Amino acid sequence: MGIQERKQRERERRRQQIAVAAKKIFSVKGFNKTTMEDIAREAELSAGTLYLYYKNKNELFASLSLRVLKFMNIRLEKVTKEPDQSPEQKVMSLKGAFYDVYEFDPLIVINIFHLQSSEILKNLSPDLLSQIKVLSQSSIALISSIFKEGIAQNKFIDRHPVALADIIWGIFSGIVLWEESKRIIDDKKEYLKQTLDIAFEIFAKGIKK
Amino acid sequence: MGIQERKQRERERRRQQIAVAAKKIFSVKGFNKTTMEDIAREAELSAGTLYLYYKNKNELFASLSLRVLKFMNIRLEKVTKEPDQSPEQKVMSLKGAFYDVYEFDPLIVINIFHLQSSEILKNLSPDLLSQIKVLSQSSIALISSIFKEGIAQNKFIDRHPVALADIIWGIFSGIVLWEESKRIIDDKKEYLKQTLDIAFEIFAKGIKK
Amino acid sequence: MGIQERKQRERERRRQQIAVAAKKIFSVKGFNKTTMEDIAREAELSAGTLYLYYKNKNELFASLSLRVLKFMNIRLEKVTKEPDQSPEQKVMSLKGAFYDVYEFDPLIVINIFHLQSSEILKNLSPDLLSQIKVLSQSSIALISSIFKEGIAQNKFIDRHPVALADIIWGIFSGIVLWEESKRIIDDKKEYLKQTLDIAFEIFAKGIKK
Amino acid sequence: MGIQERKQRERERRRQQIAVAAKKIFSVKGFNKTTMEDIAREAELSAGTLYLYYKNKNELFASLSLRVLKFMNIRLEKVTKEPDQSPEQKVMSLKGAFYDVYEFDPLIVINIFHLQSSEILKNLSPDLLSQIKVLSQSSIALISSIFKEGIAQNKFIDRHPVALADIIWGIFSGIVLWEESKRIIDDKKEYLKQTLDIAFEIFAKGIKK
DNA sequence: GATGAATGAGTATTCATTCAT
DNA sequence: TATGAATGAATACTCATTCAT
Repeated sequence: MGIQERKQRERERRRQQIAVAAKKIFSVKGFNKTTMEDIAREAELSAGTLYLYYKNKNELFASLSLRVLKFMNIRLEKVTKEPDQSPEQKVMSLKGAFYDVYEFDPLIVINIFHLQSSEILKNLSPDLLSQIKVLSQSSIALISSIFKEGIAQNKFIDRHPVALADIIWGIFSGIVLWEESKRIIDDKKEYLKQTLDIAFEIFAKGIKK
Repeated sequence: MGIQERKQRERERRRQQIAVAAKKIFSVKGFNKTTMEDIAREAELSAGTLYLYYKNKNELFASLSLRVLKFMNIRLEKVTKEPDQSPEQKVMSLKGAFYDVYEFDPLIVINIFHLQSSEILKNLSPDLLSQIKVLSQSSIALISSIFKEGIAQNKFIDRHPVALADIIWGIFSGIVLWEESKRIIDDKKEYLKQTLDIAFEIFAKGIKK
Repeated sequence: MGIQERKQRERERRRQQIAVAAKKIFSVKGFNKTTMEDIAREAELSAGTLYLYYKNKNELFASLSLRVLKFMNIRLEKVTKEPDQSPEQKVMSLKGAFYDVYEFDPLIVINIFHLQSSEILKNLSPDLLSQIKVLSQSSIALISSIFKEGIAQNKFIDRHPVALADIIWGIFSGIVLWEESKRIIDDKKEYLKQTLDIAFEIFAKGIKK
Repeated sequence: MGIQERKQRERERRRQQIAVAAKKIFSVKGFNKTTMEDIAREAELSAGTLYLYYKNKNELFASLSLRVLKFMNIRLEKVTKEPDQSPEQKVMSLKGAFYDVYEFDPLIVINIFHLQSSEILKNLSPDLLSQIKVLSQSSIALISSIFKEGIAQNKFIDRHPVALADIIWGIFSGIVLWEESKRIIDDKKEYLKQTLDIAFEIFAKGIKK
């Protein structure tokens, strides 16, 4: 391992260290109420150091989203590329994929959905925005490929596969947010998984021809 | 009409005036980038005056949500109380109700869903939080009554009616947010209505026994 | 006096109060080392209040320069418009005008000359920059009119009047700065007036035909 | 050449390398907007290394002034020590010397004059300040020696030779700054040389007895 | 009731400088 | 000698909120 490589590795470790701290604080306080100082304290670094690894607060936050989106892509790829699986089976596997993404980082997923279409998105560097765009589109493309297949096999109703992918994405994010919302308002315990189960069951039945 | 009552009416008029201005600005700038000064200017009042009618910025914002939630309740009540309508027909009428709510105030709806489970919610006065809770629960109750009816008539699959209501609510909010999100990332034109149409179609089919 | 007018007057008083404080601090610390907090403390106001009266630090500083430039203009106008004065006499009166400007606000004059062609100038609002431009040009125009007259009367050597104005302006600012500089380096007592006297004497003699 | 000496020489080379880079960046960005990182990058060194050769940013900047002042001294020495030249001729040669200094490093000359009597000067190490003092006084002494000679030969008006030196120095720096200033405000093309020519002509004539 | 002047707490970001390697 | 990662102090500017008039 060359010295270059070791430095690169060290740098990556620091980025991780910061990302972990940021995730923790953002999750608890939300984007606006989190200060760079908060994150620095959690990471046991100085605030200035954060800027050696991330251009600014926005990009730090966005990079967390990227991690989740990347994970989601990998997970979706696995589902869609599964051989010997019917489209119906793949749709049910989607549920597992979404679960996994949620459990990979529940609070960040919530934050992503919250902020995805908001002020933060508008202030990202073009490069980062482009990455998010690519990953989102890739996810949607992967999902829609399942529906395409099902429609081709005359198993699913003939609707635009991308629209179907948008719907399943919307169902997932909408239910996650809504359950979180109820948690705050009612202080109820969560029924997320059960609700998602039923939602997928209905969806699966509903798209059958 | 007593002098008390007249005063009360006058006061309500002012609150409306402020609410209208706030809605306009929040919609364009989002919560965090909107200043009280912005709203005051739009309402042709001074910033200080806003505080005579609303406790603070949070509550002003939340009161807008209340308006939408109230409207939603009225609209849902109309759907559920409709006589001579089968549960299946009522579910399709729900689509119309959600459309109406969205069109009643699209940007505020987006903002509500964004912020519903976020920082703002955590800082409301107990009273306001309670009102939101009541309205939300009432909406969910109205929706779930349709499913209850359908299940009782053996027309819908036998799942918890509240879960079904949560799902339909999640589908609506999730798709609205996701389409808004795509609009920012891809700068694509909107397919909201078409997507919602398909989603309801699938849902309606999926819950049938 | 209407209420409008009184408010306007009150506002002007505040601006003055801030300007006085700012002048004091800028003079001692220079532009970069002066903080808005410093000025606020001196003015017995909060830092935020400063921003109600001046857009930012740059504009606050620049407004001080404007005061001096305005005073200079008035003073130069008086010299040039003097009837029954030969061009030679007017040149010697110029000396008095420059003295007065210097004494009107010595430290700000120094700061102006320091910063006139520097970073600050590049960050002013177009409006303010334009005002400075107009005042500078007006001063130069006034001065050059004296030389024009003298040349027309065949009393001064035939050189471009604006160049002559630039020279006299350069002599004044250069000597002021240089004396200030020597004061810091050598901690010598000042010979500014004597030096300027001699400079004007030489200049006056040098431009005679 | 001993090893000591070689090391010394190597060290001097590095200082030069840094000085060249610093000059380039300071000239373009000015003192305050130039970062040590900027200079390090230009010098193809790390920021930390700069501190092995210069105590801090101030001293690095000041050392550039020293270079110019040293050059000026050499140039002035040449003028004053010129045999077979009358004082009048030497005064005109001064013009050439000032031109050369300006062309040796125009932007640094501007910066020097800007900052000469400012914040930076106040924060120099006593040693550096003393060097600047010595060089400045030496320059003034050289210039004034010309006037002394002229006065002794009864060719120049009998004024304090140091005052005359201050004046010629002030004329030079004042016109350089003022022309730079006009360039920024008016975006006019420069007339520096022509203006200086006329100024020297007037001065030369004005000091004649 | 209405105003709007004043406040002051809050914070992202920069950068000269240090120091372990 | 050279590095560059880390620091931490420093600061302009914003804005929700208050309160004397």
